[in-house]
Amino acid sequence: MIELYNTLSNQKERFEPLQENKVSMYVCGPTVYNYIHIGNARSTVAFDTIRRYFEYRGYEVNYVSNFTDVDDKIIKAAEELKLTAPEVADRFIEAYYEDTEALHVKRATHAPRVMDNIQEIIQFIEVLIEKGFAYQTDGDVYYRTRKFEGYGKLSGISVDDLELGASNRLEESENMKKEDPLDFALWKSAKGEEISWTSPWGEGRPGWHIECSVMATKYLGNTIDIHAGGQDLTFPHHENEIAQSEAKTGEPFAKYWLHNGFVTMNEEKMSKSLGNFVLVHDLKKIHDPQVLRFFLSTVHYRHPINYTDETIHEAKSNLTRIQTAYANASHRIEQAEESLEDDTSQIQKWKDLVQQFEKHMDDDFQAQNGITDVYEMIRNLNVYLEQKQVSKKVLAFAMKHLEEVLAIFGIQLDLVIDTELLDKEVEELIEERNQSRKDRNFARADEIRDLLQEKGILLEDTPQGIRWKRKES
RNA sequence: GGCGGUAUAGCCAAGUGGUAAGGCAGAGGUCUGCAAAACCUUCAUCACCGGUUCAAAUCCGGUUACCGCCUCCA
Repeated sequence: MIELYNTLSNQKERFEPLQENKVSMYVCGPTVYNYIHIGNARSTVAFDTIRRYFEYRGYEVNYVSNFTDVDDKIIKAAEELKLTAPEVADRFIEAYYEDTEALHVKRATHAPRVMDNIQEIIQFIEVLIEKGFAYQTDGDVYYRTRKFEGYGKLSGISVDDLELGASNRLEESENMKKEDPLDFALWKSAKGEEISWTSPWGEGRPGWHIECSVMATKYLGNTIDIHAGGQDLTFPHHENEIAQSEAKTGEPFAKYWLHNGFVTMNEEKMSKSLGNFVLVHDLKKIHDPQVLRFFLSTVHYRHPINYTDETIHEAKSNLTRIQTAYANASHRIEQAEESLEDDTSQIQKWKDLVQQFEKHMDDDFQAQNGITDVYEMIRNLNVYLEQKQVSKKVLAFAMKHLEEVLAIFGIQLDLVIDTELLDKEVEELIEERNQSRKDRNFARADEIRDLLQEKGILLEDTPQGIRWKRKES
């Protein structure tokens, strides 16, 4: 049984899908006007992990994540880059996939773009106008916020509080001819040469909030299981999505709302507007993307995570520890006995550890506890490997479960096994070094080790033989 | 001002009534020709004040500090 924290109720709830063994999930995707930063990556990674865990648990996940490719910032970027808006979008969607694939994020089942859904958006807005939830003035269409009774139920903000906060925006809104400062744009009339589409209200383009309502309901139906995104989207974006969708369909929009915490840098929120962001595009040149992914898994998805040299270094050390244990096991399994007497108790130990892991992950995806369970698995494995005799059966069982569990966090363990590394020349050198060591000619042995290191191969002598790995660049 | 979140060792982070998991870093040790890896040992009384209780990091009251949202933002 999986429990998850629902922003809508502000408490942990038991997960009960609309359809048995199926999960429909909508995650707000990026506005594609730049490379993604580590904060964007966190959101993507957090919900990818949750998706993978559902799949690990046997659910079939219909995962939809959009690209916002119509937006002021894209238009602005297009001017600066001397490209058209669609060209900017194409470019950064491609970059998005490059970055997220480096982080082993699975592609969404559907990744719709706003530009491909303009007609659906127009139809959606027409229904809202018919129902009295929207009105047009001078080619703009606004949502009548006060008309929707449940407004504020997600963020816990009351309309009256909003009014106070909005008072300083009153002047601006009067110019925009809104009925009420709280109303938000569904359709914006075209100004000048920016990209636009023909609508019943004249040339224009959709507002930001409407697209997610349209694409979520289009691909997943009127009610979806899980809607997710960053904490900063709770208000107004998700609040507005609820208002739009529920006004149109008369049905609940999403059963569970999940929001991830921020990545901070020097304890401060990292964002494009603050300019203190670190791009994945640049970061992956410095750090192994697997380390970045692992780092993002070390803190609960709802809590803030602080990016510092030290925390990255910790993630790296820990991941290396896991990878080394796995590599040692895989190296050792070839010469292992088929089975041994204590196999049953060893395997039982692994079953217990896996069960404990699942218990932690079932509890609102507490990855930080799940990873602690992984450390226990690793120590267990290392202790087992100290034995003179090991069993193929136990090692295979252990490796299989390690692979499965780490895959949930987007960590692919078999990447560390690099058999291609050994060509004939290298093998001969290793053989010569072995002989030198036997002859106690350590000078030559060390010389060969240095030589191989220059070729990018690290040799390590273990009681069970030699282990090699690629030297880090 | 309104809403929400956090405060546990140098760092990351568990733990919701019974005398503080785990990891990184540090110290000592075992193994080893050396190196690496691994294993073992070691390292905190839980922001502050007051209360409840046989017993509190955990419950109640208060204080302080930090962060986020309320405007585009993962």
